[in-house]
Amino acid sequence: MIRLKEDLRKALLEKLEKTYDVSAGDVDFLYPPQPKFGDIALSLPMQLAKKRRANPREVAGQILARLEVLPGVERLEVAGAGFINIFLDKTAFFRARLAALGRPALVPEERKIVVEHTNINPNKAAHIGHLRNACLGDTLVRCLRAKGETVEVQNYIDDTGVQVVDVVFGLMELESKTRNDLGKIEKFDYYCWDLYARTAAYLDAHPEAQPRKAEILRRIESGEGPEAALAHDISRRILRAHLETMSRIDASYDVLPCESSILGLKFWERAFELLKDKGGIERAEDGPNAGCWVMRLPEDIDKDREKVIVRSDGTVTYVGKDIAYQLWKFGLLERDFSYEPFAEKKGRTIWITTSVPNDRAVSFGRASKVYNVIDVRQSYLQKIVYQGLRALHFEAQAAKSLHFSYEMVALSPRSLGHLGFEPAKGETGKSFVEVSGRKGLGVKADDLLDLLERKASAEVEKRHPGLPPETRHRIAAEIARGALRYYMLKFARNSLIIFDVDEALSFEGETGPYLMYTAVRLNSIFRKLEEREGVASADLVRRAADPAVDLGVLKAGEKAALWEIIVAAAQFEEEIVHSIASLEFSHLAKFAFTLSQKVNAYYHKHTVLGEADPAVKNVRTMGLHLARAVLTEALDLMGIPVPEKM
RNA sequence: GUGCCUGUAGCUCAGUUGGAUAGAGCGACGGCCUCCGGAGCCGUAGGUCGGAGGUUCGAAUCCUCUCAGGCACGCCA
Repeated sequence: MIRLKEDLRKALLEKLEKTYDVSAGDVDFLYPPQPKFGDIALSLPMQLAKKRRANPREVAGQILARLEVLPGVERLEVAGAGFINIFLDKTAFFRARLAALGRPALVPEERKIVVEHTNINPNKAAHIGHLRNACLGDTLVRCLRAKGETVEVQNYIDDTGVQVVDVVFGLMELESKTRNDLGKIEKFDYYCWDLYARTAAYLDAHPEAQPRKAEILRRIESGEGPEAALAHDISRRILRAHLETMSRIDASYDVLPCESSILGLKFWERAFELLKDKGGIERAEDGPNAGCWVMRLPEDIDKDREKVIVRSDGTVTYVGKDIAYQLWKFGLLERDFSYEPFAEKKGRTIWITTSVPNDRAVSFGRASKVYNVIDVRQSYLQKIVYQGLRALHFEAQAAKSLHFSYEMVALSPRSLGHLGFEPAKGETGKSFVEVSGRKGLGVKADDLLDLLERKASAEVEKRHPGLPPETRHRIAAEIARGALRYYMLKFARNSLIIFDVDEALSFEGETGPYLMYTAVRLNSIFRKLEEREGVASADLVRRAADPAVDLGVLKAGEKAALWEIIVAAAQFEEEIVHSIASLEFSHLAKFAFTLSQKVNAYYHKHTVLGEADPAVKNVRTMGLHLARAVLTEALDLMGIPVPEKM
C-alpha cells in the first residue's frame, strides 16, 4: 500500500500541479469508513476549496475530470462533502500484494539505534510494571529491526544504588549472612523481594541505622570490603533471575551497562570536565545551592531554575551519572567500557560491562539515535538529561534522544486483597494503588506468568488430552507469553493499567490467545492442504510469485469479505511505520486483532479444502496465504509466538 | 503553586494527528457444530465523546475557560 500510494501521489501531482497549487505534502490519503466509499480516499478537494473559497464538491468534480487514468485504479467518484473515492483494480492489487510477499518496502534511516529498556534494580524479583517496560521496549526493537534498522539493546543495571544497599544491609545486619550463605538460598529474587521490604521498614523505624547504611553505600561505590563483594554477588544473582524472567516473554538484550563500571571508569569525571569546559554547569556561590555545581534549566523545562548536578560534598547526583551514560551511548564521552560475556540466549551472547581492561574486541554504543524506555514519572529527569547534551552543544544528539514514556501499572483494590494486603491508611478511597518494591507491594512477574501457564496448560489438556507433558508445557508457556505480551501492548502508552487478574488471564475476545488461535487455525488449513493434496509451502510461494488469481470468480459477498482482508493486510507496513513514529504499539496490536477478526469470520464462512471449483479454491487459498503471512509477521513483531496447536 | 497526562457504552479500552452514520472486547440477551479446530462465528440492546464557549465546509480530535482524577517538580535513585 505504501508503494501504491507513492505511485498515486506522483500521478496525481503530475496531472494537477499545473492547474492547482498543490505539493506532495498536500496529497494525503485516508481510508474510508465503509467499503462502499472505495478503498482509498482523497480529501484534497476540500482543502483546495478552503484556499479558494469555493464549493468543495465542485472542486472535486473539476479534479475528477482531469484524472482519467491512474495506475491500478478502476474508477473514481465524488462523494460526501467533497471526497474523491478511489476504487482499486482489485485483482491487480491482490496479485501485486502476493508477489510482494517477503519483499519489504521499508527502508532504514539511522546508522545505529540504541534502545534502553527493562532497567530493573537488581535487588528483588521483577514485577508487572517491569513487564510492561520490557514488552514495550522489546516490541520497539522488533519493529525497528523489521524496518531494517541496526538496533542495539541495552539494559542498564544500577548495581551500586541504594536499593542494592538496602538488601546488603538486610543480609549483613538483619540476617547476619555472608557471601558464602547466598548459594544456599533458593529463589533468590523472591527471597530478596521480602528482605528488601523488611529492611526498608526496619530502616524507616530505626534512624540510628543510617550511618551504617551510608557506610555500606560508600564502600559499594568505591568497591571496598565485604559490602562491595556482597553487592556484586547479589546484583549478579538477581540479574540472572531477571534475564530468566524476561526470556519467558522472549525479550532479549545485547549489553548490560553497569553503574559500577561507570563509577570504576570515572565516566562522570570525564563528563564533568566536558561540562565545565563548555560552561554547561556552573558553581553556585550563594543561595540555597551554595557550593553545588548546577545546571540552568531553560524556560521550556522549568523556568529559571537550576538543577543540582554535583552536591556540596562533591558527590554526583543520579542525573549527572545519567548524562555521562547518555553521552557514552552516542560515543561522545571519549571513553569506553570493557566487556565480558554474561550469558548466552538463543545462541547470542549478552555482554556485561566491566571496569577491568581485557582484550575482547567488542564495542557498543556510538549510536545515531537513542530510545530510553522509562515510565512517565521520569519525564522531568529525562528532559534534564537531554538538556545536559544541549549544554554541551550536542544539539543533534539531544534531538535524537527520545524518551519512550508510558504510564505505570497499578493494582486494583481487589487484586490488592487477592495478594493479602490491607489498604494503607489514607489510601482506602483510592481506585488504584501504585506497585512498590519498597513496600513489597506488587504482582511478581514470574507469579503472573506461572498463573497464565497453569491456566493455559489446563485449557490445552482439555482440548488435546494425552499430549506429552513436555509438549503441553511448551505450548502453555507460549500461550502465557502471547497473552501477557498482548495485554501489555493493547493499551495506549499513556493509559494507566489498573491490573486486573481476571482480565489479564482472559483468553477470549481481544487477547493474545485469540490472535494466536487464528494463526494456528490458518496453519492447520495449510497443513491439511499439504497432507491431503500435496500442496507444500514451496508451492504456495511459487504461486504467490506469479499469481493466477481472479477475484471475479467469487460471489459478491465473499469477494467483498476477502477484499477487506487483502486491503487490511496491505496496510501492515504503514502500521509498523506509524507505530514506531508515534511509539504507540497499541496500533500494531489493534491491527493484528482486526485482521484476525476478518480472517476468522472469513474462513468460518468459506471453506478451502471442501471447495469444488478450482478457481475459487485457488483464490481462497492465496487470500489466506497472504493473511497468514502478514498475521504471523505481525505477531512476531509483538513477540507473540504461534504454537503448533492450542 | 507550576508543568505534564487522563476523562468516550454498565465495565475495560480503541478512535489512523480535523473527515463521511463514534468502534472493539467483556458483561447482558438471542442464535450457530453433516463441513478446514466452538480459545470460534452471527445477531440484539447499550453514547449529550466530563461541562461551557470558540475556530470552519466539517470537531471525540485544535483553541479558551471550567469541573473531576492522576503524575511530576530533592544536595533520593
